Amino acid sequence: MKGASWRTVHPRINFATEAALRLTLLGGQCFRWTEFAPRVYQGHWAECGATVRRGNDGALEYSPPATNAPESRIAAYFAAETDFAALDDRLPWRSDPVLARARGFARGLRLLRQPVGEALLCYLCSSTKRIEQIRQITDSLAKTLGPAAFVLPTWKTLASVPEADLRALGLGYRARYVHETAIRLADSPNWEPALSQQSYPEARAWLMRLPGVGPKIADCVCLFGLGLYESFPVDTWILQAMGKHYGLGKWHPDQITCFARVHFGSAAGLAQQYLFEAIRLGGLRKPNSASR
DNA sequence: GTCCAGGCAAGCA
DNA sequence: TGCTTGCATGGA
Repeated sequence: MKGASWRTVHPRINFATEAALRLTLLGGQCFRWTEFAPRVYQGHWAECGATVRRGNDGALEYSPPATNAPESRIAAYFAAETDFAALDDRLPWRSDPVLARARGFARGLRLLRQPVGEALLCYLCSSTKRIEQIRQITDSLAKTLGPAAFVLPTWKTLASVPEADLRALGLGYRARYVHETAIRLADSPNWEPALSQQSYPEARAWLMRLPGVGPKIADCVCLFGLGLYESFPVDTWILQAMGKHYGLGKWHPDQITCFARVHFGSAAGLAQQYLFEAIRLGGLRKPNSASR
């Protein structure tokens, strides 16, 4: 990207470190970004595509020639309206040494505001898959069935595609969930705006009535698609973290959800991302217990 | 060959 | 209600 011109996206979208931007885009809250060149990231959402990097002052910058989204759309996707420092301040890291360590590891990470339908589709494809494999599956959905390069197919399109064709794209048993959910959503074209008006419990319950959507996927859609920051998705990594570091080894996921709601409070989703990235990448190991 | 991955739903006691 | 199992596929 030598010689390319770069512009600041929005004064509030700032990353303290390169690692914070990398964790945000490649860490597993979304599956549609790649490191296109060293420290330059290319990603797609809705009909938008953007090439971004972290500027010298930490501000998020985009390359206009390599971006087909208006600045306002990029800003919205990076949740410019959300004050993550204030969210972080609400978390109990001052009295919780595990959270403090996770926060130190993932500090400065932001929660993206993904299109709700895309978050739902991507997480429907996610069960018992590695992050890289989810990226591959969503890529092939866009390439094969999308209306344009890098654009994911609409639910209407997905409803018209035979389940067997979805299986052929590598979705496996998830093909039935995508197919049946697509048929349900294609029937109610206004589900997205309606859902964004709902409270967290209402939205979560509505999502869980869709085929293949359980508590974990519903919570991911609430957190990453609807910006409902009290949502705390409990996946295998979080179960591991809570078992190893909070002494909740035999707890059921629903019980972990209740614990998180009380312990982490209204910004639980941000704590979840700190813990998720830290346990996954080894950031919760105590400094003197790491093998070196 | 074996194990496991950002789960969910159905079957069973 | 709570526990176990099957589900597809690819990578380590």
